Amino acid sequence: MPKMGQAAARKRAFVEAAIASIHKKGIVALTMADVAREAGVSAGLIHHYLGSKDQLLHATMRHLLHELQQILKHRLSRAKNPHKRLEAIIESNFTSEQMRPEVVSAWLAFYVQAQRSDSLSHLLHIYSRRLQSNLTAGFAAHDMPLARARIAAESTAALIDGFWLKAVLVEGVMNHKHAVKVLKRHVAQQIEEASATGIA
Amino acid sequence: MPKMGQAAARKRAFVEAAIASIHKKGIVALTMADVAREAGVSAGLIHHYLGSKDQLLHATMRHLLHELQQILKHRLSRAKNPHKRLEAIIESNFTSEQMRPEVVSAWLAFYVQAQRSDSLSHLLHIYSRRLQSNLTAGFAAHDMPLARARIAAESTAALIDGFWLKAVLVEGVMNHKHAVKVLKRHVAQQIEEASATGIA
Amino acid sequence: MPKMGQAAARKRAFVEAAIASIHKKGIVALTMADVAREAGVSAGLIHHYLGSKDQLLHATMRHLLHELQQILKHRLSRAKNPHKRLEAIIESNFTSEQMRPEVVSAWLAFYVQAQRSDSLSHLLHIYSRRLQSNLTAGFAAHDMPLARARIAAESTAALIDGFWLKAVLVEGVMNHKHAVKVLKRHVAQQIEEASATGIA
Amino acid sequence: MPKMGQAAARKRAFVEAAIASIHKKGIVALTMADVAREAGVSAGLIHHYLGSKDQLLHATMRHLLHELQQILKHRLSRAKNPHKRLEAIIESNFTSEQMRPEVVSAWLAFYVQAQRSDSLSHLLHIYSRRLQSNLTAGFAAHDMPLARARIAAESTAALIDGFWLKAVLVEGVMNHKHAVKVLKRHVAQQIEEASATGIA
DNA sequence: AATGAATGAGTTTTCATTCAT
DNA sequence: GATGAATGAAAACTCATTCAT
Repeated sequence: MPKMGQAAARKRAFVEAAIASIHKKGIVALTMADVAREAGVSAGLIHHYLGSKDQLLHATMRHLLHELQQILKHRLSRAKNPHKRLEAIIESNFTSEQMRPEVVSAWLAFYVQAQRSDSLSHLLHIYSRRLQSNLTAGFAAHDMPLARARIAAESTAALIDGFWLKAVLVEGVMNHKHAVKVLKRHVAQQIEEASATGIA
Repeated sequence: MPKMGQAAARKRAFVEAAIASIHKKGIVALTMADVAREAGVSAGLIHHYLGSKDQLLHATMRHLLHELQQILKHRLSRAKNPHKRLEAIIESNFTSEQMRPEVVSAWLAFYVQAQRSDSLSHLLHIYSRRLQSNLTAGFAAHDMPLARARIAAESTAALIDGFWLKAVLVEGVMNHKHAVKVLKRHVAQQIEEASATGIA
Repeated sequence: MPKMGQAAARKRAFVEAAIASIHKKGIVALTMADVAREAGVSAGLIHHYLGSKDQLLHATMRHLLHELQQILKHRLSRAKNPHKRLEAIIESNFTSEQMRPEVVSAWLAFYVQAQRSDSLSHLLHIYSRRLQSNLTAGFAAHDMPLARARIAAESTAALIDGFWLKAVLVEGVMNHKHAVKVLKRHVAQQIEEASATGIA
Repeated sequence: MPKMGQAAARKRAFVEAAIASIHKKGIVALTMADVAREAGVSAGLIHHYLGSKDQLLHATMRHLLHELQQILKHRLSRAKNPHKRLEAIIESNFTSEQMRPEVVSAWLAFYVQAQRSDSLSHLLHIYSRRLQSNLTAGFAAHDMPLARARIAAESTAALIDGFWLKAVLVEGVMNHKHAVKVLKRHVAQQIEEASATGIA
């Protein structure tokens, strides 16, 4: 148990060093030596714990997804009503943790890697579907027809990704709070318009 | 001119080989030998024309942006009214050329590279600002207050990127026509709502 | 064609460098850098031509077997009668080329490697069976019953290997000519005794 | 003594683990971790008892030689007459212990290592000379002239090695009993022929 | 005594780049 | 202009060995 804990803590530290290194050098130029330096250990040690560069990167990507899921889970559990749940989903994607430049860089790297790894792309699919169904459920709970809820969910998901991508590319320019505000307005707009259409 | 034309044609061919190779192997694993094989020439020749791997990648990224700008310019010039101009902007981003898997992969690689290259990130900024101002102008022409037009432009740009990113990650799932339809509806919604609010 | 010849000559040179290096450092400690130094080229070049250390060693082992087979073939083609053929087989195994210390060391390395490689052990089996059948045929041609010829062949083959192994281990002590002499006597003895027994 | 006994037992266990590991992975690829795993201990412990990989291998080789010498000594002490002594020498080399695949692999590794280690090659020389003189004495006791006895001893030793080598290379094919039978016949043949020649 | 964490030197391998032809 | 041979620097990875616990 203490050993196990030790090993897990080490892996975690290496994963965080990987995230920091990806931000500093980019995945393309990233070397194990970079990560080792960042973690303050010898390069061999990372191999000892993670096996290979590939496995380190996989662990890193899984870590990103896991963190996001934890935040989402936590915020959803505290949301009192459907509308709050929709807002919780939005906020989870723009947490200060999620918007840390290192994390943002790592996610982009994740997307690049996912294109070459079935297991990563699979994880991404699962996450994507879950987000879509969470959003759809949130909209559907507002007396919105399912088809309409699906489209609203789809555009909301796309907006989340779009704002996030802008944050990646135009670092510093994007204001998380602004993004969240626009997104919440979009959600409200979808709901209002649906109910308006419904009445008419 | 004939020599120049020859050289330009060569460079162009190498850039296209680079795009294809990025799709096949990913930027992370991409080698000059891959590109050379794809182009059917020796690796040395690419150096002869492009100078270095870095320069080849830069040329490739500039090519992507240039192509998109050409399409946009062409479609905008044919759009008869402000609304058509907004639709032209949307359509330009989901051309069958833009949605070619190779091109999509290359754009993602572009984004990754841009984070490490001032010149690339500068190009991206310029393009982003131009897109934003084009969209804003389109909305403003619909009797929308400037502030409102800016927000509509911003969310529209984010939706474009968001749908595009989904296309990258969930290859095959995203239907270009569907994306275009949802985007056009979004644009219409923004305009309608603005006029409704304006009256009230 | 000239390219092909060049490449073949290079490979050949690297194989010979490998043989020399095995003698100098032993297979256990052998590095690609050793072989490269011996060949007077960079380590990368050997990879360029041979692909990997493993493939270099395989090529080396195949070379050894091929050389021996060539010598054997040549000498057998010149042997006028069954007895000469038996002697040719013996002599082929103790050629000055075969007894070069480098070659001897490489053969021992071959034996060690063969235990871990199906393809090498397969080559060795084939060679071993061919030797056995050649010897058996040689003895059978002396009016020896087949069963007897087989045993004579077997002990002759074992003697060849035994003398060769002594040469490996007690380098310098073994005199090739002496080995050949004893072996020829052994062959003669087998034939005589068989005919004696046959008469009795 | 009890501590000494403990330490000795440990070393012995590690030597046996080394023999087993050499068979499983080959000397070329053998690592201390392999041996440690085989012995069910940590790699550090082997260093603690043996000092280094080199010393472990040396101890292993000495062990092989020692075992063979013990068997030989034991069997010779039970042999009642010169002829039985010759047979005892032969049998000692084809004991079921000596023919265990692990032991056979280890001997071949021994031969390879001996080429690079003066102390190992020295041990081998001593053993080889002792075998030769034992065999010579055995033949000489049959009223054979010394020169003749030496040649008979030499060929007998070579046959032993040759059959053993076949066992190494064509694992499973060689039948120990058959080898012993052929060897005994060879010995008998040498003696008979010498006496026949002597009389004539 | 025993472990396993940690290192650093060394090994294979890869690749952008150069250069003679 | 075009090739591909050749290099050298740097990468991932391995492993014997050390050492704190």
